[in-house]
Amino acid sequence: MERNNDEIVNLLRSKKLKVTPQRIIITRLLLSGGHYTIDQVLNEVKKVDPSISISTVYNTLNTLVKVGILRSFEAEGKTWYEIRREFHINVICENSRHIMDIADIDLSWIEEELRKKGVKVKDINVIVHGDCP
Amino acid sequence: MERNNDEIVNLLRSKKLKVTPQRIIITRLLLSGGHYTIDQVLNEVKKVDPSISISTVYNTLNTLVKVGILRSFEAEGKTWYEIRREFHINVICENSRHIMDIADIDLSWIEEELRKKGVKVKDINVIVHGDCP
DNA sequence: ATATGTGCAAAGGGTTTGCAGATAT
DNA sequence: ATATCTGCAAACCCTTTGCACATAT
Repeated sequence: MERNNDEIVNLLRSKKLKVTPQRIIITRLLLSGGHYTIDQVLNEVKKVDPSISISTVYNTLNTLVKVGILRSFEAEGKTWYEIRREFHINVICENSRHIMDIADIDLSWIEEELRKKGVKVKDINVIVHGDCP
Repeated sequence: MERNNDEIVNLLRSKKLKVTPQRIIITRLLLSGGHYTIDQVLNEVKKVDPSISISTVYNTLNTLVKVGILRSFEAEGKTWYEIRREFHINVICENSRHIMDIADIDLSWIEEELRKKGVKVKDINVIVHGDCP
């Protein structure tokens, strides 16, 4: 799922963000899918550019959340980042210490039910702790 | 919803925990309902016993989670504690900065669906960010 | 030209740990 | 009697902040 630069550059520009090498590297990683903590992002992006600092990773991820490209949730004492897409379930597998996506269970009706109660939903996090096969 | 001591003492004893004044105070507070951060618990219990320490609050809440009386979830950079009961939705109201319980939306089928996929569910957290009426 | 981003070091906030003295059983 | 709990201080993350320099527009 390797993205070309143009796609990422256009995405960043569409959010009125300056396009820096660091942002391209970080954004490409997150767009490839999965869930990442800051440390995991830092480790990965340092393989491409060892001089990237942890502040920049924090800044960039928080910026990408703010403009709506990413979403974040808290678990295991840390913040996790992933691409923003339809609501889905994140299963934290306590045996393997991984996070598993469950995208084929529809959650949109939760938003609907909450709207009926007068809640204007901004984000839904379903975080399950369990043992995975 | 004031509980008498016997009820709390029996609950703690049933989990093989030593019954201390601090544990009684903290457990009574949590059993009265609602969601609490450590700081909120500390503030409340200090009204009853000003010498209670923050370590004891941490120790007690984590112990109560471990034995299954409480459950915890992470949001807003903190850990929140509440009584363990049926799965429900916690709405974080960004306007009022409160947490609202939605208990009348059934979530048990999420557990069922995940079981079909081979996931042994231990806990389900549904955390919604939104604006409340 | 200038507004914005980067990287460093320091500070901040929440949580855990180690340990001596106290307490419940 | 002894295993456990409490409270204090220190240590330990994770995350944010302040600021000088660098860079994208």
